[in-house]
Amino acid sequence: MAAENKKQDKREAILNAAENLFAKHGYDGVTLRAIAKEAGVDVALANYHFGPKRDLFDAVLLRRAQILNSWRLEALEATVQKAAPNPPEVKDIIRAYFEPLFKRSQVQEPGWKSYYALIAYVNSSPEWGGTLMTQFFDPMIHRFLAVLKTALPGVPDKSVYWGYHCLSGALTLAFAQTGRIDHLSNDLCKSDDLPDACDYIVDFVAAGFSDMIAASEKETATL
Amino acid sequence: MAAENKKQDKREAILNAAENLFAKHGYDGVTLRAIAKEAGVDVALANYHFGPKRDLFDAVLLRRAQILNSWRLEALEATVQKAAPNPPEVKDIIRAYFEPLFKRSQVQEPGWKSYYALIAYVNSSPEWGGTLMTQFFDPMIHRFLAVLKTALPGVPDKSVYWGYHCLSGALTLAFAQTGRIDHLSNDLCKSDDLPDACDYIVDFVAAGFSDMIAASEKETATL
DNA sequence: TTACGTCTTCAACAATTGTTGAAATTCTAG
DNA sequence: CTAGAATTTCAACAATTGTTGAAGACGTAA
Repeated sequence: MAAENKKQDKREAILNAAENLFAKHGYDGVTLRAIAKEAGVDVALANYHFGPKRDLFDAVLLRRAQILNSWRLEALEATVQKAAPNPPEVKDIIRAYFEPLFKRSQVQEPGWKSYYALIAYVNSSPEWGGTLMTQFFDPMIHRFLAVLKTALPGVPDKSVYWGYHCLSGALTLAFAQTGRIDHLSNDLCKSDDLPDACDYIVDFVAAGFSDMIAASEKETATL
Repeated sequence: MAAENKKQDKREAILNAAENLFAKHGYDGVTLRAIAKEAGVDVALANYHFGPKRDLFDAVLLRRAQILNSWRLEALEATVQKAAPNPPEVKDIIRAYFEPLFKRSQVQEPGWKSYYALIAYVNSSPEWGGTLMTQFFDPMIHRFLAVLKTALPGVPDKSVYWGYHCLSGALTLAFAQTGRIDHLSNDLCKSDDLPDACDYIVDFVAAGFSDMIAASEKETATL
């Protein structure tokens, strides 16, 4: 019963409940009363701690964003340093971008899984995909793209950005954990086995980027 | 003023308004009153034509689903026949899957763009992604996967399914048209230029699948 | 104990939600 | 034109929404 977490006990419970429900049903699909009920708390308490509903949503997003960014930047810089002074291999860069999301022990908790599903919701939402993702993750992503470009000499920027778009789409759909791939593959693939998904997505995406080198070399040769 | 479309005039207007608003704000983010207002119609009329809100949502999805499936199956079978008796090239199969979505003249209408964004919403939604997509698009997709497997001899099914997951994720994010890639690339890439996006995504995805052949050959060689 | 600031609940608000039955309008066949 | 059916609007419903102010419970330090 050793509980040093008393003061912010219910505050965290609200964040957890909101994270879980927003991820499942989207912003408009969740009521403050549903969140309060799941958190075992009165409705008014959410407003006391976080202000209006929209601010609670932002608070949920923010809570794990910095942790995630630091994990990934850490893995990325380690990859850069290991290969220095040469640029890293494409696949190693992709791995640094994906593995912190799936291969740490913490990220198997349901809290992180809910958070990932929430990111999927935000990233594919026309309302917020353009702005909220930028707000929370852009510095980390720009660093990732910069490193990626060093490993793709001669490849046009436009190809790199659209490649990142594909990467982000594949990752987002995996985050969403809709169970669709399970149906399609007769349960050969499992939506909720994110580490397993990670391996396949890394290979697929790395091949997409690596092929750009061959394509740009062929382009140059014909000139 | 030649208008043979009078009878189902407002009915279609409701579908159009619902399509547009559901795509932008999701199912729970849209009220029947907002739909009615945009359609220039009384609230009760939606219920008269389509029943409860949820049935209207299904009606919107269904309207263009069959058209889309027939376009893509048509392109796919043409590709198969052109290459017969050999299996088609991987890239040609991918093209048959993507181009009907973007390269027809009709699909540049705002109605189709809204519909695509709606599909993106459904496909990445944990609530409906697993079931609704299956309901509307599965036969076409299974045919596509079958053809794809003929072009990927020796590649494990699991790799093919995860490859399709990546393809679907990239497509879904493009559908969503969030404007995120515009921000990231300093407007080098445009979310709403879907035909342009198509070209890049086809190349990227085709490379991901093609690399599976090399990988499986390497695997076999070491045994 | 007392007093005080923080946290939590209670009760209620105005506004909005999906839905419905009846009335009004429009269309269509005879 | 007329009767009847299909379409559309009107008005209203019970339920639920986010939010708020006052009251209560709790912890802490004097």
